[in-house]
Amino acid sequence: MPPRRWPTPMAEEILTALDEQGYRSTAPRRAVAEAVAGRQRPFSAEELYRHLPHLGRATIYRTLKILVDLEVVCRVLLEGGEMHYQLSHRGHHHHLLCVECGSSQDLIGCDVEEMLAGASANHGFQLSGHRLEVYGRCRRCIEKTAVVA
Amino acid sequence: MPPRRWPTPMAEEILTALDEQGYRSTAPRRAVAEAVAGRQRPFSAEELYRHLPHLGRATIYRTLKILVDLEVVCRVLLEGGEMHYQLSHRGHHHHLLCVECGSSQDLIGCDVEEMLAGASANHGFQLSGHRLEVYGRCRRCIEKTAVVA
DNA sequence: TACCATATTGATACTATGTATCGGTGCGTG
DNA sequence: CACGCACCGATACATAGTATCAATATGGTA
Repeated sequence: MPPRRWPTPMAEEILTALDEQGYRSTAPRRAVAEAVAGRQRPFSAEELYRHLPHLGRATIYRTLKILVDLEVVCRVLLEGGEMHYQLSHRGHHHHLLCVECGSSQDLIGCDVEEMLAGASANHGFQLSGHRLEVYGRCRRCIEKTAVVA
Repeated sequence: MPPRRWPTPMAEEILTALDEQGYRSTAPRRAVAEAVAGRQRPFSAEELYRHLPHLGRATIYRTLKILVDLEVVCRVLLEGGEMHYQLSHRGHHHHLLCVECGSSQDLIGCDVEEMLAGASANHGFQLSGHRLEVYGRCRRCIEKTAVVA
């Protein structure tokens, strides 16, 4: 196992992003940055709270909101309607959400925007934004079942 | 003003759909059917509750859930994340939601499914569903501003 | 380095959106 | 007519998020 850097490179990026926008570097924010950077799957705000019980609940939500505004974290809407959060890389993008294992991967090679622009123009509709979530089973979960069967 | 039929034709359709699935016709359900049929814009469950205060809150939610299952009503996710409900016609479809007046129109001529199928296949992802909401300004709101300017 | 204005925090309370439970009611059927 | 089960409303509970506000920690500056 390779030695663990501390703070994590990814967490550091988050803190830098905060700093660049004039947000102060505080212990709670560092803790949230570490936690967010360390998670592989989308997580709910309450989950994050349970992982960081020494922080106030309001602080969790506040910090997540800031990170979402900075586009460091993105919101992910699960099939059941639960809102989850996740590290974000690209600016605007969409997710392939595995309903079995809960993993998420970025959807590339799908030009929804263009299509929407055309379709909405036909309705005399002035597009300002959209939200798209895609649900299904990821490759790994498909293979897992295949082996069993 | 033309004479008002009672129950409303649309409400009757809803009640028929319920009946066909073996659900009983009860006063609360008739009230919800009327209310849902009479609304032009997406509405929240709580709004509906406020309009029908003589019904229990749980009944409102329960009935809405049944109607969504029957695809008589569809769920609409607003930009801010609030869940609204609305009469549904087509099976699976999407909405153009006006962020100004709150109106909703069905999006036609947009083949997202096909595009998603291709893109997700490239990820080895087995598609099972998706959710798409489109936000912007409807024709009427655009024209309203144009006149003012 | 000490000070200070203020950004931030955490406790608490409140709203919104649902779901689970449960005793009571009344519909439909036999 | 009577019995069972669907349904109802009240209530409590769970999740998700925002508002308030007094106490505190930060970062810039004297």
